[in-house]
Amino acid sequence: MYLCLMYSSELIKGTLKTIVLKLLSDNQKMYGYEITQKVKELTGDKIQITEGALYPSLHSLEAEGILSTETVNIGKRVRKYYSLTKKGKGTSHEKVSEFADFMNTMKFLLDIRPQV
Amino acid sequence: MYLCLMYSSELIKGTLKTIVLKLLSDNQKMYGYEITQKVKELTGDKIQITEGALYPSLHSLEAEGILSTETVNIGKRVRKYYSLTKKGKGTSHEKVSEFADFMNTMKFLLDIRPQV
DNA sequence: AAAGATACATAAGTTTCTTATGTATATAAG
DNA sequence: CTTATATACATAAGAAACTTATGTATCTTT
Repeated sequence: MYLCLMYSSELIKGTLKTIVLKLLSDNQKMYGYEITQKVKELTGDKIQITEGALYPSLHSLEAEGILSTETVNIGKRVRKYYSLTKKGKGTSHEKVSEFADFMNTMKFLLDIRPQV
Repeated sequence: MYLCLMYSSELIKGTLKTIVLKLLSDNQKMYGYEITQKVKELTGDKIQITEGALYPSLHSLEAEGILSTETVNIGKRVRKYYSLTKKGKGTSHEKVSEFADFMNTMKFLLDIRPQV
């Protein structure tokens, strides 16, 4: 069986928002750094979300009205919690369902072996 | 159960080369247009590879030594067949295996429901 | 005191795709 | 017969999403 340390970056492209929305639908509220660590932990380091990818993505989801934010002071440091809006909960389910459907299609496509 | 007509374009990003390499590992040789039609057919129009994406991708795979080409004249028209080189056969298996591994990881990641 | 972890942010550059355009032949429809 | 659609290639401009690099600042461990 095949095992790799980390996936090639093209593979992960397009899945970032789905992952973030799913985590937020399971955890009510999370902050950016927490999301990066959670994904690293849950995937055994196979998927590592970089901050340069995550923060702009969170900002755009907020601008779309999918996420709302709450800023909390931790000592002298600021922590920005994100949570799904009502609209965001719908978007989250749609994205996860779409990805599940996509995985079925890809599984079918990559399993076929006609001529050879 | 969720069903969609076509996947959002971000989702498909990064999977094009994997799909092409898998088709070529099952069919020995195919030409560009044939690949677009085959994918459309096999996925019930859910994945539609555009020629603007496919041809540059085929060219770069050829430049990397993963594909080799053979030009055939069909009447007055030209058809360019692509097939996997020896190196390409290895790459094809790797890409498909990597994607299968990635799907397992994503399935796990998107199924988790702890706190809620 | 320094190194590493926590925590945010942005900007330049790259890759990969979409959309548009171009060329040309073959076939089906009106 | 001529127009639309399908076949078959190709490239180029622009958009989107990421990587890599950089910046700021605090907290904790060594």
